[in-house]
Amino acid sequence: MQLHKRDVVEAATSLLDNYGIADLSMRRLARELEVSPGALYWHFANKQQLLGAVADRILAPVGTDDSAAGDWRDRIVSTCGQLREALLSHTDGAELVSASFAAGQSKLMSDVLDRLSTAASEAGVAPANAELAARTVVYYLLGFTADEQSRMQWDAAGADVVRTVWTENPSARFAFGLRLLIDGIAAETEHVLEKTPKVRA
Amino acid sequence: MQLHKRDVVEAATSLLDNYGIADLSMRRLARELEVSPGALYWHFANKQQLLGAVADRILAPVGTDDSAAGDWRDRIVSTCGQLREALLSHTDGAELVSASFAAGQSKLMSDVLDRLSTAASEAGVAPANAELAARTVVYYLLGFTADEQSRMQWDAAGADVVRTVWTENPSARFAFGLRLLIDGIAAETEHVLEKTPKVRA
DNA sequence: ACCTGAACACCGTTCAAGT
DNA sequence: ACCTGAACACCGTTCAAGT
Repeated sequence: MQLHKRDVVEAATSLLDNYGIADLSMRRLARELEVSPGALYWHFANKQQLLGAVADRILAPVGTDDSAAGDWRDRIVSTCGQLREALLSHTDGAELVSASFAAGQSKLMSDVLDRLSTAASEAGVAPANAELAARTVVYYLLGFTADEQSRMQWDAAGADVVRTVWTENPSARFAFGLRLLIDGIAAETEHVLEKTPKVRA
Repeated sequence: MQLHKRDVVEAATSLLDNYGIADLSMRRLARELEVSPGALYWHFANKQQLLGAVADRILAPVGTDDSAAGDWRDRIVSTCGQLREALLSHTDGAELVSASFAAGQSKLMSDVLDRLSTAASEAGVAPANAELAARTVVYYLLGFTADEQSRMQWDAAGADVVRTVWTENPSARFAFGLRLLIDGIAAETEHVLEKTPKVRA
């Protein structure tokens, strides 16, 4: 039978889940699908593009529910929560999406960026800075989650030394950093509204 | 003559500067040094460790001058400025340091983290959260700079479409995101001091 | 249109054996 | 102690040729 793009992406995702990003190679994927390596290049221009498709598969659940409701703070929190959850649902998910985002290969990651930008605008951030505020949130989220996930995997593999103050309560820790950014965005708003620097404690 | 660790790191750095991270392979490095690939494994356990040494070479200029002076805001700004400058001074510097940091192979990156943590503590962030605040800054810095640098390189390679609002005035854009984080840290302080949420605009 | 076979030009790492 | 030679087990990508 014919090989379809979506079969390839599905096989790639299960390779990722079962063996991790290091073992997600074009050759191994071809072997799994019982085709020759060259066959994949009929459907995808290169590996980056294929990984981008896997990234978008991982990100599919993001932004499907309530993330359009509430004020700008609620929307940032819920979008980020969904995004983090999606990344944590696949082995090396954060690393893969991070790489695809950096390479400009993930359409859905751009969508997330747009929604965060809108939220930042609504918070009162100047239009020229809204996307940057959104990116700041995304850089944090990807860095934090990739870190968290690699520690989890080390941990599951039985390495000690890793289980410090660091590995416990990752959701609360994640929320703390996100709060920092949200407070920063709110402060930026005040600059604009009050035309004066925020009062120091 | 004998091969020394520091010769290897130096050759690796010049390979990086001239050809980029994709061409920084153990085999190519060995060829450049006119030794067999196996020789490198006498001096370094693996490629990751060697890249960590290159990362620390890149980071050597960070924190050598005035970055211990001033209040906590000044110290964060100057440490981050020096760090970003060091990364931009080498082809793919941000990507390489980012990878080494994630792999826990850069001693100097840990030092930077410590200094940012101290600054955050001084700002009034609770001890348990100070390192996290520092990490948030580092995740932002690495994400932003890697992005900036890859655009610069695309741009220098003659790609258009890249030169949008995005590529202009990167230092001002960097400062904006950093300000967001600093304001967020300051707001966190207020929570602690006033024991009440920050007033909304 | 879609895929195979085979090649090209590489990788990181190990290790017996040499000096 | 330090390095070579050679091997092991892989990579991503291309492309003439087949169906």
